[in-house]
Amino acid sequence: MSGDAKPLRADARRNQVRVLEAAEVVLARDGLSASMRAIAQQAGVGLGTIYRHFPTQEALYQAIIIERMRRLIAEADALGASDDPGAAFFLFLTRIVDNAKQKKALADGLADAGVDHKTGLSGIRREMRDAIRALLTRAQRSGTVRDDLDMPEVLALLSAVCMAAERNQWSAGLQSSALALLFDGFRPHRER
Amino acid sequence: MSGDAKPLRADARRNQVRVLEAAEVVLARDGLSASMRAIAQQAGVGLGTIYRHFPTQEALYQAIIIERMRRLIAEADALGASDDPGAAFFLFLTRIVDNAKQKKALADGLADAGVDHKTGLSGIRREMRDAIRALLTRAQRSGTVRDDLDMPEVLALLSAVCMAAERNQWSAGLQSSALALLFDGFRPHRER
DNA sequence: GAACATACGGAACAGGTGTTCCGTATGTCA
DNA sequence: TGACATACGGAACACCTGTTCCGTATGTTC
Repeated sequence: MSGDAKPLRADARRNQVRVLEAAEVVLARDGLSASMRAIAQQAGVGLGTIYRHFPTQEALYQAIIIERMRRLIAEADALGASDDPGAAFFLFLTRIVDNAKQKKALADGLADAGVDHKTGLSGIRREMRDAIRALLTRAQRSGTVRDDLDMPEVLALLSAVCMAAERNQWSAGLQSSALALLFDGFRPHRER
Repeated sequence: MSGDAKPLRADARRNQVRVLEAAEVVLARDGLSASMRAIAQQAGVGLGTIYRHFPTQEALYQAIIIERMRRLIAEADALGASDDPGAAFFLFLTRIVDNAKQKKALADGLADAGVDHKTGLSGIRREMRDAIRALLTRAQRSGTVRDDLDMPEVLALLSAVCMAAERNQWSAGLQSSALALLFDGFRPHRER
């Protein structure tokens, strides 16, 4: 898949991780409006160094978002073996919101913005959707989640909550009560 | 309240409404990232003319958001006389989301961003909250909405849905099914 | 240790933004 | 109609952004 042509020079390798770590920090602080200069300063590195490793700002941000989503998908896979599929589904959604609130700039990875699939995030986005769908299906089979709940609604509401939690910096209490409310709508009706 | 010092010149009065109308159009197209130049062009007016009527971009945008919220609050007041308080409550929330999706830049008016009340929107925001609370209380008294539903959660989820519907341009179908799902969580449990 | 490809830093560039300023035009009123 | 305050238009300013470029420094290799 990834053919490494030549091994990187030692300082280059070190600076690459410095840039990534700095970008994590600055992105968590400033969100998607973070500037390349802020990242360079945080990394203790020149602007040119960033561009040596990442061709564009978008490429750098995507690298970080993809890494975050990878980690989340790994969590989802682990939760797939849970003996409480309903709790696993709801816990995973909560984990995503946690991530969005603390790390920022995650909500954009969830819902595709229109028709353009040229963003480079479409691959990991599909993986994330598959991971959520697997947990959803299992939860539905267990009877904890209503059968007529579909992926588009889940993704739409999930990205909605992520965006709001990030922008408005929901407190832990507000987040838990808001999510509890939302999840109540996901459960089967008791009667009628 | 508003002491008009001198009557505006005819062209000034005409240009003021031109600017406001143009800003409506451009804001609906570009969202909060709309530029003053785009508005000036849409209005067929110079940049200086905008600044003659509105001291700052923020002031212009706030004027528009306040006007929109006023209209929405009027709708809420009308719905307060409905003989179906539950439907009235849910309808009003839907109207807000409609507005946010089509006109953009409304979600910011709902939840206050942290501690700063210096935005100039705090007054109308309080009015909006009061209007929503009135509908909520009536809906709860009628038994259509669960009693433990509180304003912070309503506002948090409402602004979440507004932001997502605006940014991701939810289709009419997606919006209605997502809201239906959300509102199901607002209703009392049938049993248990 | 010398030679050389590789990588670094940061000034410079191109393009965008909100805002100010002032010479000119225009509505108003005697 | 003339005089004058008011308002207009848009160039200019200050600042910010992502990105490019190149002289200099540094790791690597023989």
